[in-house]
Order: sequence, then structure tokens, then C-alpha cells
Amino acid sequence: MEATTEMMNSNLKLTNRDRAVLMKTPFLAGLSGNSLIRMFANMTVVSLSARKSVFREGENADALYCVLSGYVRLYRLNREGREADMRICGPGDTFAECLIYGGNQYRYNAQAAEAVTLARFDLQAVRELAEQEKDISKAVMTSLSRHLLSTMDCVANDRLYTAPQRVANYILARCPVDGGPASIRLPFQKSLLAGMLGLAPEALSRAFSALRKTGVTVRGRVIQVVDVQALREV
Amino acid sequence: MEATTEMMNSNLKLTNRDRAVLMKTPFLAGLSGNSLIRMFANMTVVSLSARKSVFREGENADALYCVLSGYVRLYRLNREGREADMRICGPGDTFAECLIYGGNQYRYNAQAAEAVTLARFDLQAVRELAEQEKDISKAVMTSLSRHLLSTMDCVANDRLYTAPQRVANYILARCPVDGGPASIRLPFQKSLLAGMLGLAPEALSRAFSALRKTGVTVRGRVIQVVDVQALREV
DNA sequence: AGCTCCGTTTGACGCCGATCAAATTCCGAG
DNA sequence: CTCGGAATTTGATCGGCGTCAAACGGAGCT
Repeated sequence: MEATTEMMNSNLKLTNRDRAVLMKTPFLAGLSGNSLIRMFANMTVVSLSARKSVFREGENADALYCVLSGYVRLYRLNREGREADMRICGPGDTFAECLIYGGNQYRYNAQAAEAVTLARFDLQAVRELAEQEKDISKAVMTSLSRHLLSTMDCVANDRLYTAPQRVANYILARCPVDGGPASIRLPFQKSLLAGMLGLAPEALSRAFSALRKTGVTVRGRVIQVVDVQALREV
Repeated sequence: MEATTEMMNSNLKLTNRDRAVLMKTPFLAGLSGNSLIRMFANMTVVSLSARKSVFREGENADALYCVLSGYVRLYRLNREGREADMRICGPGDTFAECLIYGGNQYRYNAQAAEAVTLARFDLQAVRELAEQEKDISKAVMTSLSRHLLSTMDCVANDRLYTAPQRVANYILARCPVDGGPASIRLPFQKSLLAGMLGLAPEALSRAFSALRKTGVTVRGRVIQVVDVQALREV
């Protein structure tokens, strides 16, 4: 695929991988054949290159999205133009679903943090489907519930924990449960993780180096943990 | 009513005021007569005195609640026992609705910040009703959407604004739209407002005194604003 | 390999807000 | 009205993290 095509929105067929991601999201998992067909009928696939905007705060909301590949930043600006991430959406995450019953304008900016593929659903169509089909309204409720719980977690994390603790929590949430050594790989740039944790990139970097004495080693995107149990006590 | 009765849970009839509050919540507004009756059938009224716990994090979730009067704190604890409020629920607010489709355990503590009256709905019953009745699932989606949007606002506020700015935002959201002078009355203690804004009480107090030079006067629970427009520029 | 761009790290600094302590005010009970 | 406990304010101190600047490193390109 040539560069110019990659750079712009385009309606494509779903790849098999994308389809698999889509079917596992709470938003589409568990839909009956008929509902699924009707959802697909109102879906288009959108590809965006890094840093392209999906939508901006205040714009008229006419679609919700599901991430198929890549990552999307949801963020807001203050008067001086400083950005604060509110959520980072990865494969399987849905965003702007809160607008099905929550207003007619986007409430934050959405931007491709890297090259992304999105499933785009017409908001009005989903609204109507959710009124007709019970399994769709159930999917919407499930999706909203998860999103709400994770956002509340985010508030609690911001208010309760310091930067190294938040980083430790992030690592622990992605480590095997037993207490031994572990290794994980970040699925995105560190600056994205920083935003996700409500930190400046420099603060994330310092948090990692503070965790070195707890046995956390970082090389590139790979994070190695000597003792998972020890990390729990940070 | 004698003190001992006020102190304990009790199943009571709805007062007219409570009923009016209940009917205006997104959770019950717009329900058809039949759905309304079925919801009421699974509802009990609970009264709690100040500081009593509604539920605790980790407990088995068997009910969701709607505040009829008073305020409820939703908060979480860190290992050292420090508390962080995640949400303050007032009359008309619903909490723990995210557990209809979001898990079987409460994810945070809920405590009466003062004497409160709550409508308590059996979670399993609401789950079943939401599957059957479209208007109920719609009410749940509306309620979840609002709650989600306000929680995302909370994250953005925490990350973008300083204490005086957050206080200014709070005041402005409750002031008449025109730019002139205004006066509002806090519906609760300042310490509760502090928690709601993610601040220590001392920090809220200092934020108020920082706003004095912008024409904000505080006496008890009454906040007077000389020039609403000026406050927007903080 | 060498170069370049961009992401990351490190250092220096300052501000914001948490914390502890003490003073003061508020409010309800008697 | 007075008292006592709780809420709030004020002061002092300190740690955490944002910001700016500069050094460093890695990935892709030629």
C-alpha cells in the first residue's frame, strides 16, 4: 500500500485479524447473527496515520468507534493549550459510546497516537438499534460499564498513588499472578504510557529509574521484573 | 422521630419529596407505568445516619442505589488507609449501576457523608428487568453515560487544572450564565467539596482565599462572586 | 557505516499541594 | 447563653511532579 493511501481515511474491508478483534469487544461479542449483521451494515473501516485527528471536542457527534489496531488518545486541552490524556484506547476498546445517550457533541479530542485502524459506527443507527435489539442494548451497557469502572479506577489511581506506584500498578496488572520474575513488553511508546498514567514523560522516566532498586529493568519497550511480589510492596 | 430510629437502616415509605427526586433521575424518568411499577417492586428505602457505610469495596454486590436526600461518598483506600473520594453522589444520583453488567463485587466504598435516604434496588432484579424492558435498559444506558461523562470530566479536571481553577470551575458551573454578580450556597460541608475536587480540606481553604482577589467571598456555606466573568479567567 | 530525527533520559529549578500542628470559628446540645 | 467537639483556617515545612534545557540513544534511511 502506498504512502498516500495510508495517510488518508479510507473504507476498507476488514482483515481477518481486525475481524477477530472486533468480535471480542464487549461491544460486539454476544450479539446474535441478526444484530451483528445490522451492526456491520452501519460500520465502516477507517485507517489513520499517526497524529491524525479522529474528532475534536465540540464537533457534532455522528459516530462512535472501536479500535481494531493501534492506539488512540482521548484528551482535552486547557486554555493555554496544554493537553491531558483522559484515556488511551487500544485494540478492542470502544470510544464515544457514551454519546449514544449522552449528548450530541464530542466531549474530548481523539487522535491517532500511531497508525490505527478503526471501526466506525453511525451513532444514530446504533441508537436506533439499541432501542430495538435487546442484545445490542446489553452490549452497550456492558461496554459503558467497563469503561466507567476503568475511568473510576483512573481517578482513584491519580488521587491515591505516586508516579512510581502507578507505574508499578501498571506493570503488575500485566504480569503473571505468581510472585516470581516476569517480563512484559509495552505495546506503545513510553510517552503514551506517561499520558495514560497522568504523567509527563520525564516523570515516567524518573519513576522507572526509581523502580530500579525494586528490581525493575527497562530496555526500550521491554520491562523486566526480578520479583513481582516485591513490586507489590512499592 | 427518635434518635435510635434515625441511626439504623429502616424500610420506610417514600416521602413526597423523595418520590419527586426519584422520578427526575435519568434512572427512572421516562419509564412507562408498567416498568415503573416493576422497578418500585424491587426497591426499598434505606436511611443512614452520618458516617455509616452503605457498602465496602470487595463485598458481594447485591444492590444499586439512588440518593434521595443527603450525600454519599464513593471512595477508595490505599494500603496506608488514606482515603480518596472518587465521586460524591447527591439527590438524584445513582451509584453502583455499573455493576449491572460490570462484575459481582463492589469496587469502592460508599459512605453516608451526612444523614441520607437512599432508594435501594436489587441488582439481580434490575438486571432481569433491563433485559426485558426496553425503557429500563435505556434508562440504565442514560444513567451510565452521564456518570461516565462526569467521571471523565473529573479526570480531565484533575490533570489540567490547579486547585483554585477547579474551585472556580465548580462555582461557575453553579452560577447564572450572565457575567454579573452571583451568590451560591454549598449543599454540603467544605470537606466534602474538597474530596470531590481531589483536594485536602486545607488546600480547598487556601484555594478560596486565593480566589478572594478575584472577588470571591466565602462566609460559611455561602459563596459570593462579584464578577462571574472575571472568575472565568482564573 | 554514518547520519539524522525523534523519543527518552538526566539535571536543575520552581510551584503546587499534602501533611502536621496550632489557632480560630462554627454549630449543636444542654 | 454557654460549653465542647468538630470543622475550618492559617502557618510552616516538605516531597512530588511539571517545566525547561541539554545530553543521550535507538531506529530508519542513504
